[in-house]
Amino acid sequence: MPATGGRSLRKDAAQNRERLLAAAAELFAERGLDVTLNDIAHHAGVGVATAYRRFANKEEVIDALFEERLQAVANLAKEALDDPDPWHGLVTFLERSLDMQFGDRGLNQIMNNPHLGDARVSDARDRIAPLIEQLVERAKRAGVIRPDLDQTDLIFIQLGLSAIMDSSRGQAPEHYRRYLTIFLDGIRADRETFTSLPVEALSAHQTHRAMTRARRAG
Amino acid sequence: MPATGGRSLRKDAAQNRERLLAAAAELFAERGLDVTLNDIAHHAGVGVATAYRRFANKEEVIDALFEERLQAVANLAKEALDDPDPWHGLVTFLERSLDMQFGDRGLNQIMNNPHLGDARVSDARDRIAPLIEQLVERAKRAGVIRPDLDQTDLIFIQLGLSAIMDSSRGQAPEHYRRYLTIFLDGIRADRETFTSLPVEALSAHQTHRAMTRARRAG
DNA sequence: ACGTACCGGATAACTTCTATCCGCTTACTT
DNA sequence: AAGTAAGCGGATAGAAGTTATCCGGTACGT
Repeated sequence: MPATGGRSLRKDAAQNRERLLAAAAELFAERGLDVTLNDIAHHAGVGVATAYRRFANKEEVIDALFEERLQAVANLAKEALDDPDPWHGLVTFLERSLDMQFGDRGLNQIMNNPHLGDARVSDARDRIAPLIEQLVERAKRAGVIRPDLDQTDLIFIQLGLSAIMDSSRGQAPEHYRRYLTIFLDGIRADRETFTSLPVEALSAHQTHRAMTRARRAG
Repeated sequence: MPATGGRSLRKDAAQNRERLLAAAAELFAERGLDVTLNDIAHHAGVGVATAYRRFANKEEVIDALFEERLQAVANLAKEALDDPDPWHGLVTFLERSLDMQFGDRGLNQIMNNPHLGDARVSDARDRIAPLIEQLVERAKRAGVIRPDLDQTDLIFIQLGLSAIMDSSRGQAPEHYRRYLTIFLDGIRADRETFTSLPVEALSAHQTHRAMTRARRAG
């Protein structure tokens, strides 16, 4: 039985738990979520059994680590909504949330693949979507972005930028910003003619399905 | 020893070879390149040993299948260069090459990950890059795209769109076209103000390195 | 009709990841 | 200071997936 909630741990045990979480954070950020609990244990300098004694499986570690991270993303969205300038708010949110994802390969993966992580993480993720919706709607009403943009589009754009980010991370960390900028120029309303979007946006439900089955076979 | 070149096969053997290639094409297109040679054999309705008798390993199958596919992409680029309108040429190339990639998950992967496939496939891929460079340069000289766009940018854009494509394939095949359109609006020159791109483009060499190590850990 | 080129698919040999067992050590209590 | 429960390490069993070969049998081709 893992020490999920319950009673307090012995001093050394508590310290090892912290070490494990720190090691997991590092490894997830560097290598992504598909590291092993055994990897984490070694990186933490503790035995494998210790890892399994504290966490039933990798999901539990992910859960412990990423709930707050996702909450941080949600807070970014909230702050962006407080920005009096709808365009600036939207841009700032995208820049900051992608910045967070850039530094953390694991966060990147968990943002883009809803069947990773546990219920609490999943809930945190679901709290973000409506905020993004509001950001987009507000910008549309203010007439600063193209009217045919849908809220679901942002999610796919993030996915695409994540892929780019992941590929160029080793070469030039900030490189993905070029494409964020190009994309933003593509949705800004200050031009004479838009090319009309050739297909309909996906519904929220379809989007969810798309993101769920994404990356199933890489 | 695999029957790479050499002498002619017996009738049934030759037929099985064709069956294997057809099965591989189907599976690669549907499921991507990480199917097993055993999978391919079963899908072709032949024994596993037959597959290994005809092809030393999966690479050889990929090689046999994708060289011509990549040549087809190269031909698209050539046709696009023949288009008298530089903008229309560029757009048409992107639309068509992404269309090809859409129908074929394996092609998608091989376009975006240069360490897949063998020398000949790699050569074919290297033939495409200069053509894209020409397309971009020509459009820039004609003043139809933003001047700060680099040829290497196209490759990353394709990568991003591929990721999007892959996620929404099951829900709405043509959905990625939204983002292609938005991106194209982002690089079109017919507007008053561009947001200047915040970072430099990658060199050809850096780009190659980025694409080579892409997808190493999912 | 005969030899040999070819076939099927069970299975050995790996690799990778998950999770547990068990003998030994350390922290806490009285 | 000693007893005891909590904790530790890491070898290793077990599950899953992939690669590649062996060998008894089949059927092509002359």
